[in-house]
Amino acid sequence: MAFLSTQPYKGTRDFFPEDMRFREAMFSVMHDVVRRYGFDEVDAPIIEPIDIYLAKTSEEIVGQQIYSFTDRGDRKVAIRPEMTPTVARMVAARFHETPKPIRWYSIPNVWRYEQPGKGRLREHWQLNCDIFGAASEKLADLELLNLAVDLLRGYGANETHFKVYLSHRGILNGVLGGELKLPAEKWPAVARIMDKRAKVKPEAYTEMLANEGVSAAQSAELDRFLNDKLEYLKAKSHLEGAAYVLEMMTSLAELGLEKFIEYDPAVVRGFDYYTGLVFEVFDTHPENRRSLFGGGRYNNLVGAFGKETLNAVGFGMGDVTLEDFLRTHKLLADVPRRVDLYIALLDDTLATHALRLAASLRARGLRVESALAAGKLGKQFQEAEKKGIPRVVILGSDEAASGICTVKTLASGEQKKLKAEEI
RNA sequence: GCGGUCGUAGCUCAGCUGGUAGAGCACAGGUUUGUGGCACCUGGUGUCGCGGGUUCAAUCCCCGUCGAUCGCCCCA
Repeated sequence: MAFLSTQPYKGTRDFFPEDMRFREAMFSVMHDVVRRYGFDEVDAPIIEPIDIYLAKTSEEIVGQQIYSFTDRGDRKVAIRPEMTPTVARMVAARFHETPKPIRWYSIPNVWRYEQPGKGRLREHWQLNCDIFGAASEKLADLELLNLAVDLLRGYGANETHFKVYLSHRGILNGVLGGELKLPAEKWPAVARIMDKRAKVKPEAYTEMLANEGVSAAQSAELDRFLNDKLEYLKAKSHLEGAAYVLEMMTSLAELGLEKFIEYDPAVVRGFDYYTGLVFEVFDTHPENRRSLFGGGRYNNLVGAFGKETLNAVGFGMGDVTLEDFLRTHKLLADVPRRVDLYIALLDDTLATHALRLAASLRARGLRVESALAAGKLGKQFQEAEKKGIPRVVILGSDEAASGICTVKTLASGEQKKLKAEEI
């Protein structure tokens, strides 16, 4: 009979103790920083009716990347590919009783059926931060951007490690539809080509545009849009979002965030539900120049649940790309195991005595691992050493009789005679 | 989804154009019974990813498949 494989399912990870310690260290920074902004944590089931993704999540995710099935009650359900629709559902459910603005965060695992690669797996954990129902959308956007920056700063990152690029959904649409007068069905293809502009040769770029039926004049206008950046917006103040971006940049400068955040006309974001601000955070490291995370404003999602509408802005940050970022820049190292004491057992007759001692030490908050079999002292020192435990309590008949323990610090070899309550 | 590379002991790997496999580390026990890290001795190891094919004979060659990884597509 063939044995079962010990490998986890394709595109997923097992979290062994050292992995969990690293993950918990990563998450604990998230909890700390986000709570400093007054956010409350929420969670929800991993399965949702598939309907909540059909309307607003992007076509590709729903069509090809969603894990879905029909349950025994003939309901079409999906494993969540993202958290935002779920949070919107929860907000809609408590719409009236929750004071606005609502600041909620969560760290759910989300699933997408895609080809695993660097920075992308089928299951990952994603910090989601959202602000709902702010009277001033601009202030909410500012606060959320500030939070995004502070999160990475919480790991010790600075402006040399990452950059935030922002734009507004209306601007690109206005340029493609209004200025270039391109039919809407061409927009996605053109946006995709724009995204490649920095990666391919100029000739290849113009050729790709020409293939989509973009004329030389249109292409030149697109170049002005992409090159002139803020100057272009000043000249085209009638564009939806142009004034917004200009004001945002001024406010961000006043907050001292200008070295972290820039306007980038090419920021698109795939989700269909974005209605205003869109932004993306990039790693600046030449070997890891990828998008770390992103988000934006989605004002119509809560309304999809039939209650009143509520404006919203949020982002999602995945643990896989974050870990790559932190390791690339050496911002977070492996976390060592932490147990304070090892209680060596020399004689089986002292076993309950040792367990009692362990219990009293634990009651005082110490982390204690007790030997579960009597053995030679040397072996037990080795065992403590391998387990990364710094001190060993030696408990033999002498100590049991006198009530005084010998405590050895392994690194120095130093030994002390201590009463139990002095350990 | 498409292409490149890879898959040998628990881990890192070696295996010279095919003759049924090795090293280091790790692990367990011991070097005589209350003091470790060094050293020495001993010991398990492997369906050579999986399934076919060619051959007298396959870890090695061919095909398929699963997985990892890199690039592309897609996407964030």
